[in-house]
Amino acid sequence: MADTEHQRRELVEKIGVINEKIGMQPVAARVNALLQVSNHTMLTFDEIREELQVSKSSVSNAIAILLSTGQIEYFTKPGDRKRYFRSTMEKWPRLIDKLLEFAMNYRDIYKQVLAIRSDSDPTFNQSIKDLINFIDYVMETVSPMLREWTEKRNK
Amino acid sequence: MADTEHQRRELVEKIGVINEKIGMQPVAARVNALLQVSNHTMLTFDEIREELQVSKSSVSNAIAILLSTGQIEYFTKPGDRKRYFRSTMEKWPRLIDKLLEFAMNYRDIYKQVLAIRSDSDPTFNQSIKDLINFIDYVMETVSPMLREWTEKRNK
DNA sequence: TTTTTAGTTTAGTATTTTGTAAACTAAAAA
DNA sequence: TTTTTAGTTTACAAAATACTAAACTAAAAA
Repeated sequence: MADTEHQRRELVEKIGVINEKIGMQPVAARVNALLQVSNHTMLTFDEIREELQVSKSSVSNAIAILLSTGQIEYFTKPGDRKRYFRSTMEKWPRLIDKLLEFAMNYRDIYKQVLAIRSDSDPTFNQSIKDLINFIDYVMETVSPMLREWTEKRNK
Repeated sequence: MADTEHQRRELVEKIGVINEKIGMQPVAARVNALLQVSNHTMLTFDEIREELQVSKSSVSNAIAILLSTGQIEYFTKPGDRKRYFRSTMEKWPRLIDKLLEFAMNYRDIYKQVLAIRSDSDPTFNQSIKDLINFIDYVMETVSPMLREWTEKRNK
Protein backbone atom coordinates (compact mmCIF):
# COMPACT_ATOMS: atom_id res chain seq x y z
CA MET A 1 0.00 0.00 0.00
CA ALA A 2 3.00 2.27 -0.40
CA ASP A 3 1.90 3.82 -3.66
CA THR A 4 -1.70 4.49 -2.76
CA GLU A 5 -0.61 8.07 -3.27
CA HIS A 6 0.05 7.30 -6.90
CA GLN A 7 -3.36 5.72 -7.37
CA ARG A 8 -4.92 8.69 -5.67
CA ARG A 9 -3.29 11.04 -8.13
CA GLU A 10 -4.45 8.93 -11.05
CA LEU A 11 -7.97 9.04 -9.70
CA VAL A 12 -7.83 12.82 -9.37
CA GLU A 13 -6.74 12.97 -13.02
CA LYS A 14 -9.55 10.61 -14.07
CA ILE A 15 -12.23 12.56 -12.23
CA GLY A 16 -10.65 15.74 -13.53
CA VAL A 17 -11.14 14.56 -17.09
CA ILE A 18 -14.74 13.56 -16.63
CA ASN A 19 -15.41 16.84 -14.83
CA GLU A 20 -13.99 18.65 -17.84
CA LYS A 21 -16.37 16.74 -20.07
CA ILE A 22 -19.30 18.30 -18.27
CA GLY A 23 -17.86 21.74 -18.91
CA MET A 24 -15.69 22.40 -15.88
CA GLN A 25 -12.45 24.32 -16.34
CA PRO A 26 -9.32 22.14 -16.10
CA VAL A 27 -7.91 23.33 -12.79
CA ALA A 28 -11.34 23.65 -11.19
CA ALA A 29 -12.05 20.11 -12.37
CA ARG A 30 -8.96 18.84 -10.57
CA VAL A 31 -9.44 20.87 -7.40
CA ASN A 32 -12.94 19.48 -7.17
CA ALA A 33 -11.62 15.97 -7.76
CA LEU A 34 -8.85 16.37 -5.20
CA LEU A 35 -11.25 17.45 -2.51
CA GLN A 36 -13.37 14.37 -3.21
CA VAL A 37 -10.49 11.93 -3.23
CA SER A 38 -8.23 13.24 -0.48
CA ASN A 39 -8.47 11.62 2.95
CA HIS A 40 -7.92 15.01 4.49
CA THR A 41 -11.43 16.21 3.81
CA MET A 42 -10.27 19.75 4.34
CA LEU A 43 -7.36 21.22 2.45
CA THR A 44 -5.85 24.67 2.48
CA PHE A 45 -5.13 26.86 -0.50
CA ASP A 46 -1.45 25.98 -0.39
CA GLU A 47 -2.01 22.26 0.06
CA ILE A 48 -4.17 22.29 -3.06
CA ARG A 49 -1.62 24.34 -4.92
CA GLU A 50 1.18 22.06 -3.80
CA GLU A 51 -0.62 18.85 -4.69
CA LEU A 52 -1.75 20.01 -8.13
CA GLN A 53 1.44 21.90 -8.95
CA VAL A 54 -0.30 24.94 -10.37
CA SER A 55 0.02 28.66 -9.82
CA LYS A 56 -1.61 30.65 -7.04
CA SER A 57 -3.81 32.49 -9.50
CA SER A 58 -5.06 29.24 -10.99
CA VAL A 59 -6.00 27.94 -7.58
CA SER A 60 -7.57 31.27 -6.66
CA ASN A 61 -9.62 31.26 -9.83
CA ALA A 62 -10.66 27.61 -9.53
CA ILE A 63 -11.72 28.11 -5.91
CA ALA A 64 -13.77 31.15 -6.84
CA ILE A 65 -15.61 29.14 -9.50
CA LEU A 66 -16.24 26.13 -7.26
CA LEU A 67 -17.43 28.31 -4.39
CA SER A 68 -19.78 30.23 -6.66
CA THR A 69 -21.31 27.04 -8.02
CA GLY A 70 -21.58 25.60 -4.53
CA GLN A 71 -19.41 22.62 -5.31
CA ILE A 72 -17.03 23.39 -2.46
CA GLU A 73 -17.28 25.35 0.75
CA TYR A 74 -14.77 26.48 3.35
CA PHE A 75 -14.33 26.70 7.08
CA THR A 76 -12.01 28.72 9.21
CA LYS A 77 -10.42 27.86 12.52
CA PRO A 78 -10.18 30.43 15.31
CA GLY A 79 -6.70 31.87 15.47
CA ASP A 80 -5.83 30.60 12.00
CA ARG A 81 -5.88 32.81 8.94
CA LYS A 82 -6.14 30.01 6.43
CA ARG A 83 -9.37 28.81 4.90
CA TYR A 84 -10.03 25.09 4.87
CA PHE A 85 -11.74 23.96 1.69
CA ARG A 86 -14.02 21.01 1.46
CA SER A 87 -16.08 19.30 -1.21
CA THR A 88 -19.85 19.60 -0.85
CA MET A 89 -20.27 16.12 -2.34
CA GLU A 90 -22.92 15.34 0.28
CA LYS A 91 -25.14 17.74 -1.60
CA TRP A 92 -25.08 15.62 -4.76
CA PRO A 93 -28.90 15.65 -4.93
CA ARG A 94 -28.61 19.31 -5.94
CA LEU A 95 -26.45 18.30 -8.89
CA ILE A 96 -29.00 15.70 -9.93
CA ASP A 97 -31.61 18.41 -9.63
CA LYS A 98 -29.67 20.59 -12.02
CA LEU A 99 -29.46 17.67 -14.42
CA LEU A 100 -33.20 17.22 -14.29
CA GLU A 101 -33.62 20.93 -14.90
CA PHE A 102 -31.45 20.57 -17.98
CA ALA A 103 -33.64 17.70 -19.15
CA MET A 104 -36.70 19.91 -18.70
CA ASN A 105 -35.03 22.53 -20.83
CA TYR A 106 -34.57 19.99 -23.60
CA ARG A 107 -38.14 18.88 -23.22
CA ASP A 108 -39.47 22.43 -23.52
CA ILE A 109 -37.36 23.13 -26.55
CA TYR A 110 -38.63 20.04 -28.33
CA LYS A 111 -42.16 21.13 -27.51
CA GLN A 112 -41.35 24.27 -29.43
CA VAL A 113 -39.85 22.27 -32.27
CA LEU A 114 -43.03 20.25 -32.49
CA ALA A 115 -45.14 23.39 -32.51
CA ILE A 116 -43.23 24.89 -35.40
CA ARG A 117 -42.85 21.79 -37.58
CA SER A 118 -45.45 21.05 -40.24
CA ASP A 119 -46.96 17.59 -40.64
CA SER A 120 -44.77 16.84 -43.63
CA ASP A 121 -43.00 14.02 -41.78
CA PRO A 122 -45.37 12.46 -39.21
CA THR A 123 -42.92 9.71 -38.23
CA PHE A 124 -40.26 12.25 -37.38
CA ASN A 125 -42.76 14.32 -35.40
CA GLN A 126 -43.98 11.26 -33.56
CA SER A 127 -40.47 10.42 -32.45
CA ILE A 128 -40.11 13.90 -31.00
CA LYS A 129 -43.38 13.37 -29.14
CA ASP A 130 -42.00 10.08 -27.86
CA LEU A 131 -38.88 11.79 -26.57
CA ILE A 132 -40.94 14.42 -24.77
CA ASN A 133 -43.10 11.74 -23.19
CA PHE A 134 -40.03 9.77 -22.19
CA ILE A 135 -38.51 12.80 -20.48
CA ASP A 136 -41.82 13.42 -18.71
CA TYR A 137 -41.89 9.85 -17.52
CA VAL A 138 -38.31 9.98 -16.27
CA MET A 139 -39.06 13.20 -14.42
CA GLU A 140 -42.11 11.68 -12.78
CA THR A 141 -40.09 8.68 -11.68
CA VAL A 142 -36.78 10.19 -10.71
CA SER A 143 -37.98 13.42 -9.11
CA PRO A 144 -39.92 11.83 -6.23
CA MET A 145 -37.15 9.28 -5.84
CA LEU A 146 -34.70 12.11 -5.33
CA ARG A 147 -36.99 13.90 -2.92
CA GLU A 148 -37.41 10.73 -0.88
CA TRP A 149 -33.63 10.28 -0.80
CA THR A 150 -33.12 13.81 0.41
CA GLU A 151 -35.76 13.56 3.10
CA LYS A 152 -34.34 10.28 4.38
CA ARG A 153 -30.95 11.94 4.65
CA ASN A 154 -32.25 15.05 6.38
CA LYS A 155 -33.96 13.35 9.28
CA MET B 1 -47.65 33.32 -39.64
CA ALA B 2 -45.43 35.22 -42.03
CA ASP B 3 -42.38 35.25 -39.80
CA THR B 4 -42.44 31.59 -38.79
CA GLU B 5 -39.12 31.57 -40.58
CA HIS B 6 -37.76 33.98 -38.01
CA GLN B 7 -38.96 31.83 -35.11
CA ARG B 8 -37.46 28.82 -36.79
CA ARG B 9 -34.07 30.51 -36.94
CA GLU B 10 -34.30 31.49 -33.29
CA LEU B 11 -35.09 27.91 -32.40
CA VAL B 12 -32.09 26.67 -34.37
CA GLU B 13 -29.94 29.12 -32.39
CA LYS B 14 -31.48 27.99 -29.09
CA ILE B 15 -30.95 24.30 -29.81
CA GLY B 16 -27.50 25.17 -31.12
CA VAL B 17 -26.58 26.69 -27.79
CA ILE B 18 -27.83 23.78 -25.73
CA ASN B 19 -26.08 21.38 -28.09
CA GLU B 20 -22.86 23.30 -27.49
CA LYS B 21 -23.36 22.88 -23.76
CA ILE B 22 -23.15 19.15 -24.17
CA GLY B 23 -19.85 19.51 -25.98
CA MET B 24 -20.84 19.83 -29.62
CA GLN B 25 -18.86 22.15 -31.87
CA PRO B 26 -20.70 25.36 -32.78
CA VAL B 27 -21.43 24.71 -36.45
CA ALA B 28 -22.15 21.03 -35.89
CA ALA B 29 -24.53 22.08 -33.10
CA ARG B 30 -26.44 24.29 -35.52
CA VAL B 31 -26.46 21.86 -38.43
CA ASN B 32 -27.90 19.26 -36.10
CA ALA B 33 -30.48 21.77 -34.84
CA LEU B 34 -31.41 22.86 -38.36
CA LEU B 35 -32.07 19.30 -39.47
CA GLN B 36 -34.35 18.84 -36.47
CA VAL B 37 -36.28 22.05 -36.95
CA SER B 38 -36.59 22.31 -40.71
CA ASN B 39 -39.80 21.13 -42.33
CA HIS B 40 -37.79 19.82 -45.22
CA THR B 41 -36.55 16.79 -43.36
CA MET B 42 -33.81 16.39 -45.92
CA LEU B 43 -31.44 19.19 -46.79
CA THR B 44 -28.49 19.33 -49.15
CA PHE B 45 -25.00 20.53 -48.34
CA ASP B 46 -25.65 23.86 -50.02
CA GLU B 47 -29.03 24.39 -48.42
CA ILE B 48 -27.41 23.93 -45.03
CA ARG B 49 -24.57 26.22 -45.95
CA GLU B 50 -26.97 28.81 -47.30
CA GLU B 51 -29.27 28.73 -44.27
CA LEU B 52 -26.48 28.91 -41.70
CA GLN B 53 -24.30 31.34 -43.66
CA VAL B 54 -21.05 29.53 -43.03
CA SER B 55 -18.20 28.36 -45.22
CA LYS B 56 -18.10 25.12 -47.20
CA SER B 57 -15.32 23.75 -45.04
CA SER B 58 -17.30 24.41 -41.87
CA VAL B 59 -20.28 22.55 -43.24
CA SER B 60 -18.07 19.74 -44.51
CA ASN B 61 -16.43 19.41 -41.12
CA ALA B 62 -19.71 19.59 -39.19
CA ILE B 63 -21.30 16.95 -41.42
CA ALA B 64 -18.31 14.64 -40.97
CA ILE B 65 -18.64 14.91 -37.19
CA LEU B 66 -22.40 14.39 -37.15
CA LEU B 67 -22.20 11.42 -39.53
CA SER B 68 -19.44 9.81 -37.46
CA THR B 69 -21.44 10.17 -34.25
CA GLY B 70 -24.55 8.88 -35.98
CA GLN B 71 -26.53 12.02 -35.30
CA ILE B 72 -27.34 12.52 -38.97
CA GLU B 73 -27.44 10.28 -42.02
CA TYR B 74 -27.81 10.90 -45.72
CA PHE B 75 -29.63 9.55 -48.74
CA THR B 76 -28.99 9.91 -52.42
CA LYS B 77 -31.43 10.08 -55.27
CA PRO B 78 -30.75 8.26 -58.53
CA GLY B 79 -29.48 10.63 -61.18
CA ASP B 80 -28.63 13.29 -58.58
CA ARG B 81 -25.12 13.84 -57.31
CA LYS B 82 -26.15 15.64 -54.13
CA ARG B 83 -26.47 13.98 -50.77
CA TYR B 84 -29.60 14.64 -48.77
CA PHE B 85 -28.90 14.96 -45.07
CA ARG B 86 -31.36 14.10 -42.38
CA SER B 87 -31.41 14.09 -38.58
CA THR B 88 -31.52 10.66 -36.93
CA MET B 89 -33.65 12.09 -34.12
CA GLU B 90 -35.82 8.98 -34.20
CA LYS B 91 -32.88 7.16 -32.71
CA TRP B 92 -32.93 9.29 -29.54
CA PRO B 93 -32.95 6.16 -27.35
CA ARG B 94 -29.33 5.65 -28.41
CA LEU B 95 -28.50 9.09 -27.01
CA ILE B 96 -30.20 8.24 -23.74
CA ASP B 97 -28.19 5.04 -23.73
CA LYS B 98 -24.99 7.03 -24.01
CA LEU B 99 -26.14 9.20 -21.13
CA LEU B 100 -26.73 6.14 -19.00
CA GLU B 101 -23.28 4.87 -19.97
CA PHE B 102 -21.85 8.15 -18.78
CA ALA B 103 -23.68 7.77 -15.50
CA MET B 104 -22.19 4.29 -15.13
CA ASN B 105 -18.77 5.77 -15.65
CA TYR B 106 -19.38 8.19 -12.82
CA ARG B 107 -20.66 5.38 -10.66
CA ASP B 108 -17.56 3.26 -11.28
CA ILE B 109 -15.25 6.14 -10.56
CA TYR B 110 -16.94 6.84 -7.25
CA LYS B 111 -16.61 3.17 -6.39
CA GLN B 112 -12.89 3.68 -6.84
CA VAL B 113 -12.96 6.82 -4.73
CA LEU B 114 -14.67 4.90 -1.98
CA ALA B 115 -12.09 2.13 -2.19
CA ILE B 116 -9.19 4.52 -1.82
CA ARG B 117 -10.61 6.79 0.91
CA SER B 118 -9.89 6.01 4.55
CA ASP B 119 -12.64 6.05 7.16
CA SER B 120 -11.55 9.43 8.44
CA ASP B 121 -14.86 11.01 7.39
CA PRO B 122 -17.65 8.41 7.51
CA THR B 123 -20.39 10.91 6.69
CA PHE B 124 -18.63 11.95 3.52
CA ASN B 125 -18.05 8.32 2.57
CA GLN B 126 -21.68 7.47 3.25
CA SER B 127 -22.84 10.22 0.92
CA ILE B 128 -20.69 8.74 -1.85
CA LYS B 129 -22.27 5.36 -1.19
CA ASP B 130 -25.68 7.02 -1.40
CA LEU B 131 -24.81 8.52 -4.76
CA ILE B 132 -23.67 5.16 -6.08
CA ASN B 133 -26.86 3.52 -4.87
CA PHE B 134 -28.93 6.28 -6.38
CA ILE B 135 -27.26 5.83 -9.76
CA ASP B 136 -27.83 2.08 -9.52
CA TYR B 137 -31.48 2.66 -8.75
CA VAL B 138 -31.92 5.06 -11.64
CA MET B 139 -30.24 2.58 -13.96
CA GLU B 140 -32.52 -0.19 -12.84
CA THR B 141 -35.56 1.98 -13.38
CA VAL B 142 -34.71 3.85 -16.55
CA SER B 143 -32.91 1.09 -18.45
CA PRO B 144 -35.87 -1.28 -18.78
CA MET B 145 -38.13 1.68 -19.44
CA LEU B 146 -35.93 2.62 -22.37
CA ARG B 147 -35.83 -0.95 -23.64
CA GLU B 148 -39.61 -1.17 -23.51
CA TRP B 149 -39.89 2.12 -25.39
CA THR B 150 -37.56 0.88 -28.09
CA GLU B 151 -39.32 -2.44 -28.51
CA LYS B 152 -42.70 -0.78 -28.75
CA ARG B 153 -41.34 1.41 -31.54
CA ASN B 154 -39.72 -1.45 -33.42
CA LYS B 155 -42.78 -3.63 -33.83
C1' DT C 1 4.27 50.46 13.44
C1' DT C 2 6.29 47.11 10.49
C1' DT C 3 6.09 42.58 8.75
C1' DT C 4 3.97 38.42 7.46
C1' DT C 5 0.34 35.71 5.77
C1' DA C 6 -3.13 34.33 2.66
C1' DG C 7 -4.65 35.11 -0.84
C1' DT C 8 -6.51 38.40 -5.32
C1' DT C 9 -5.78 41.05 -9.34
C1' DT C 10 -3.38 42.39 -13.44
C1' DA C 11 -0.94 42.01 -17.57
C1' DG C 12 0.83 39.23 -20.67
C1' DT C 13 1.86 34.56 -23.05
C1' DA C 14 0.89 29.95 -24.81
C1' DT C 15 -2.42 26.82 -26.49
C1' DT C 16 -6.60 25.37 -28.35
C1' DT C 17 -10.66 26.07 -30.88
C1' DT C 18 -13.24 27.78 -34.61
C1' DG C 19 -13.57 29.36 -38.82
C1' DT C 20 -12.25 30.99 -43.62
C1' DA C 21 -10.57 31.16 -48.51
C1' DA C 22 -8.71 28.87 -51.93
C1' DA C 23 -6.62 24.92 -53.97
C1' DC C 24 -7.69 20.39 -54.90
C1' DT C 25 -10.28 15.87 -56.22
C1' DA C 26 -13.23 12.35 -57.99
C1' DA C 27 -17.21 11.28 -60.31
C1' DA C 28 -20.72 12.52 -63.53
C1' DA C 29 -22.26 15.30 -67.45
C1' DA C 30 -21.59 17.48 -71.76
C1' DT D 1 -12.14 14.62 -73.70
C1' DT D 2 -13.31 18.70 -71.22
C1' DT D 3 -16.19 20.79 -67.90
C1' DT D 4 -19.10 20.93 -64.03
C1' DT D 5 -20.66 19.52 -59.65
C1' DA D 6 -20.30 18.41 -54.93
C1' DG D 7 -17.82 18.41 -51.91
C1' DT D 8 -12.73 17.74 -49.12
C1' DT D 9 -8.31 19.22 -47.72
C1' DT D 10 -4.83 22.58 -46.66
C1' DA D 11 -2.87 26.58 -44.90
C1' DC D 12 -3.64 30.24 -42.34
C1' DA D 13 -6.06 33.95 -39.29
C1' DA D 14 -8.88 35.33 -35.41
C1' DA D 15 -10.68 34.67 -31.10
C1' DA D 16 -11.36 32.33 -26.89
C1' DT D 17 -9.30 29.70 -22.99
C1' DA D 18 -6.15 28.54 -19.60
C1' DC D 19 -2.26 29.66 -17.43
C1' DT D 20 1.65 32.09 -15.17
C1' DA D 21 4.61 35.52 -12.74
C1' DA D 22 4.59 39.31 -10.32
C1' DA D 23 2.47 43.25 -8.26
C1' DC D 24 -0.85 44.26 -5.01
C1' DT D 25 -4.05 44.17 -0.71
C1' DA D 26 -6.23 43.60 3.70
C1' DA D 27 -6.07 41.61 8.02
C1' DA D 28 -3.46 39.63 11.70
C1' DA D 29 0.96 39.06 14.11
C1' DA D 30 5.17 40.74 15.91
